[in-house]
Amino acid sequence: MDRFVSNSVLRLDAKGRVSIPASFRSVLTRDGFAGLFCYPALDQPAVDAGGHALLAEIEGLIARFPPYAVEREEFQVTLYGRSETLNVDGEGRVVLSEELKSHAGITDAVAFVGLGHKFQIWEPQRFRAHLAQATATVRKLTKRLGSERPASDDGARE
Amino acid sequence: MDRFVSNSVLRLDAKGRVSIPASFRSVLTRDGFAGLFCYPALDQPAVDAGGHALLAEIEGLIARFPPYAVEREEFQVTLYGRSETLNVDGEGRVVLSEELKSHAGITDAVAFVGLGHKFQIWEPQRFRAHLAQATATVRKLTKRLGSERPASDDGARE
DNA sequence: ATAATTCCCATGTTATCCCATAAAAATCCA
DNA sequence: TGGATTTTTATGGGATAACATGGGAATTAT
Repeated sequence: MDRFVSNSVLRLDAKGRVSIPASFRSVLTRDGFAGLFCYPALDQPAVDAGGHALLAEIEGLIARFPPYAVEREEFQVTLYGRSETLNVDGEGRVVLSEELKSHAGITDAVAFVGLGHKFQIWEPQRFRAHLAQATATVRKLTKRLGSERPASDDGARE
Repeated sequence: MDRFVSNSVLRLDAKGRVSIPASFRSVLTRDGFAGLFCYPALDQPAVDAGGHALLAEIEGLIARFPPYAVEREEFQVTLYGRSETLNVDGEGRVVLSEELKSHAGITDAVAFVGLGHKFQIWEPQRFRAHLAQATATVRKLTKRLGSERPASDDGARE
């Protein structure tokens, strides 16, 4: 598997270390990125994290604006300027900076959440609320999509 | 055969393991996916499961939305964030996570239900109810279709 | 020097590997 | 054809490895 999927809650130890879930670790290894690239999520109290695939996405985002465009600089500052590459210890653990922890409201435990090409790190309770909300929205949207195209997916209406 | 068809009920052992039906296993092997990709079904108390074909379906759903759109993120959390790739042991068994089991109400046995490109995992009794109800709906629909067009296939499964 | 960080090893728990067995299905063969 | 033999399946259980986590010692920064 070359994608980040599923979610799990892990605890920080007394030194502030937390294990990256083994399945995420293996994706990162395959991705070939040394360390963990991360930054505060733009519109959520969470940390965005990943490897080369995430970097590529950001590059693409920035490349949409011509060089020296004001927006381009703003994206660069916001994304590159606030990002950091955490190093991973021999046991697959990282320590989040104060910056990242306070942005996400993290204290003693975190939820790792796979999003395909990247993953997010949340304060567990906030994540549960976020997930419930997102799931509700998706249910509504798929129902609507389902009624538009009868033949395609078998999302099993009843 | 490269599709998941028919259904069968199997029991979980003391360690929570359950064999994937042999016919499904051979489809998965042909599909080439290592492990079993699955997630809680959006609008049913069941688990959706499969391999690359199912992943492709999810990708398609997400690709409908432009990058960085709010809806896209919501789909990613709901689908990637809640899905997991279970690994299959040498005997063709998987263990469902607590998350998946509680979503489907599974305790000590499951019904595997082929749906073509994917299959579902149900609590056996719930599945029987669901099947009865779905069959009734299909009968009505085929009757209506039958009166429109002379050549119909028979809707009499079960 | 002192605090913080990183490296290295220890440990409990959980999952997974490997082999065994019983039932069912497929195959063989007189 | 029909009964015996082999093969495939489902399931059980003990041994083993992986994982998350904790803590001391070494290293680096302040």
